[in-house]
Amino acid sequence: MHVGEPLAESFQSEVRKLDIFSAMEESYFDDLMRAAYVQNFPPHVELITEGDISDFLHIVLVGTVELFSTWNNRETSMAMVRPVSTFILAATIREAPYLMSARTLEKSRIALIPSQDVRRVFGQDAAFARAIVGELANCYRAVVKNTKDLKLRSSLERLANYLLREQRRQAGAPQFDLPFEKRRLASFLGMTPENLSRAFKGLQPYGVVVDGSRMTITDQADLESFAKPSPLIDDHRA
Amino acid sequence: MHVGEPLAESFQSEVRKLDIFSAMEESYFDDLMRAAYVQNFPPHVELITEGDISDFLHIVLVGTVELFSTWNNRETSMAMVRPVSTFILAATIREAPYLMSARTLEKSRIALIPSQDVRRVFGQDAAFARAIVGELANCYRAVVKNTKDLKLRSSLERLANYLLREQRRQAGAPQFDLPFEKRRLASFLGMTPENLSRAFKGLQPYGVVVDGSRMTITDQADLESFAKPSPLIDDHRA
DNA sequence: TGCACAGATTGACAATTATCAAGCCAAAAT
DNA sequence: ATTTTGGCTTGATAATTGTCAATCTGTGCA
Repeated sequence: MHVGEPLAESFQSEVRKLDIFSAMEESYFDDLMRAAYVQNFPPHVELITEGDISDFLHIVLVGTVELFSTWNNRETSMAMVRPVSTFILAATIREAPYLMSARTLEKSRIALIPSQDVRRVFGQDAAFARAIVGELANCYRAVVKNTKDLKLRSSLERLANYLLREQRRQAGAPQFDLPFEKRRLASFLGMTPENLSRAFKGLQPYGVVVDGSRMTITDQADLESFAKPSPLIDDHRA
Repeated sequence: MHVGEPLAESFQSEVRKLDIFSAMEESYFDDLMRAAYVQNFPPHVELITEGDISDFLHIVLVGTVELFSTWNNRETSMAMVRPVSTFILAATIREAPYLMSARTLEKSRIALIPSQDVRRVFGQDAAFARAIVGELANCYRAVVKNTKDLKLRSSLERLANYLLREQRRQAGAPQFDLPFEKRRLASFLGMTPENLSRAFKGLQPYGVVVDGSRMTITDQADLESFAKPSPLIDDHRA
């Protein structure tokens, strides 16, 4: 096991703001933070491997982490995790093997809290327990939405709705940048990079202009009437 | 709101055995059971509609319930719920709108526990809270596995692995029956009924014999070597 | 400056999957 | 017993998506 440094004060306050930690007792929070370590990772480092047993709850402090899965020499991107949020909470709780692998996409700073401490404090602090339940329910709902997206929409529709979500996640302005490579976006959306290229072209008639990773929505209403976004699929808070 | 009958003793003991209720205090369990009602439903009744606000935790006592979702005049089957298990736990916990609709497939007996009671007892009984967390983590992991199945496998591979899972869920014998209509299976597996028909034919060379809903696996090893089942996708306990 | 490399794009083609229109079959209704 | 109904199957065809090979493009590095 690599040894990292203790979690600096500055990050602690960030972590404290997470839904999952915000309501818990000070003393238990300190407890967890004492057990936690922080490590810096270069890009393209595999942090966890699916099938391994969960030993740490991970928190992305800086950078981006990709969750992905493999089967039979195929690989698919399952989610992107951005600061500040946790990942693989479910495996931690269940003491079960990871279902997904994780790798850094850029230089990243990750906090690691030993799973056993999470489970112990879960039993001691009711507010923490409640927060974890809320978080898990949220994660569950996010994956269900993702499944609906995959099964109910064509690739063109998935891309259109992804663009609208990403636009909203950023400022909401008509111009924004894709937050990672197109090949990963393709994999996340369940298509090949070649098809993603064609899908971008297919959205031109609806007012989508692509220049590298720079997106411009020239006709918001037109794109929305094509994409037909639904809060029950695309609203990642509800 | 329809009024049902109180939860009979015989069903209470069944419900008590569910992971989610098995470890909780007697008194709190009784509490929940007093608030619960049971209703019988004919086949093809829509129990809940996506978008509605969650007001009851549902438990299937007898029969089969299909969870499905719709978007833009399309519909897809998300899961089948069989006795004895709960559904829409996450929406209940979050007081959030349902992401899926539910309908009975056959004559079914459903227990309904008011969501507010579930949330109240959740705050009072630590064992119940822990069980709910475990259950949610499980549900989350089930959906992640489903996503991997969808994104990493072709329709033929999905069908092959479904057959192996279903075989195992039943006795494990080389002969078994599909537990619901093929058209629903098709939708659940993310394909059209026509394609499912062809997929069954495509599995003949691997020792799958189909007669109506009766399946016979004549060459277990052959089918498995084609399907390449993985515990990280197909094992619905781990 | 220019080379090397990885990602992105394009075109030609193949595989997969969906759609449409019959027809088939078995269970339910009359 | 006959009719009706709904689900299943089949064939023909179309749409979508994937594969392969080649080219382009920008970035980083020698």
